[in-house]
Amino acid sequence: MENPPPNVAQVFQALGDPTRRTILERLGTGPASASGLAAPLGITLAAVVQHVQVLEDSGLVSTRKTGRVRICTINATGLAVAEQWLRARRPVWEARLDRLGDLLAVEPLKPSV
Amino acid sequence: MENPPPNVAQVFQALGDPTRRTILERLGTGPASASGLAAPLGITLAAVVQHVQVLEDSGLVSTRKTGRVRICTINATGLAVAEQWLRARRPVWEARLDRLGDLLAVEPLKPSV
DNA sequence: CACATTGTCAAGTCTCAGCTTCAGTGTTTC
DNA sequence: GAAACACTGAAGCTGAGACTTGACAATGTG
Repeated sequence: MENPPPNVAQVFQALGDPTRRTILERLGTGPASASGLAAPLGITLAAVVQHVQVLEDSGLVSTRKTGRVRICTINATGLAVAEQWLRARRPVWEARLDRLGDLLAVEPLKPSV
Repeated sequence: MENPPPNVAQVFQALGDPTRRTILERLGTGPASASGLAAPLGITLAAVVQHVQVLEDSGLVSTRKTGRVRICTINATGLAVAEQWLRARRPVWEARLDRLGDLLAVEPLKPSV
């Protein structure tokens, strides 16, 4: 069972889907089986399993199989990857915005059209 | 000029695309025109403008048009939305993970089915 | 003014993600 | 052992999204 480190693309793409975010919210309250996740979602078990696969690949969920049931739990790895990416860029962005304010103050805006 | 607050779905979806992340990295070093962004990307100007539109809708970029040039700058709003979503969930996830360890040691898990 | 630059708009193509269906496979229960 | 259960895997459908093309508009520059 390999556990390759998730990349940012995977994590953000995984988080972009509303169904997957719903699954994550649900798992935030505790572990659940695949069929347990499927019930309130109104989609097929197969679809849920596909979502869970994406979430697992992006380090947002981990699963293990006990008997015939696949149990899904939250995994903070993907969350950490996303947070790190954002946190690394925030200072630069904010600095950039401060300087933008200066530029706008100096140079007069020309109303378009 | 409407400025509706970006939702999480938009932001994460926008960040999921590698080209858009490249654009953001570029804009982190300073404002740029649409064609200026297109040059190193190897895609059409039209494609870049479409990406910029997505980024603007998700509050990650703002643009203004001066003359015939559309100037794009970074916007921290979308970043803040994403960070807030992640930060709000981190404690729950980490608590969940801690308790998972305990549960595994003591009693069998009861996943909802 | 002629011309190039920069961007906008509206198709149209193409790939892929999300979903379903269905036919298995392994596991529990009676 | 039979039947219900929980999932797996593959195939196929469909719509969204990334990209192109080409025709147009607006703005600079010789």
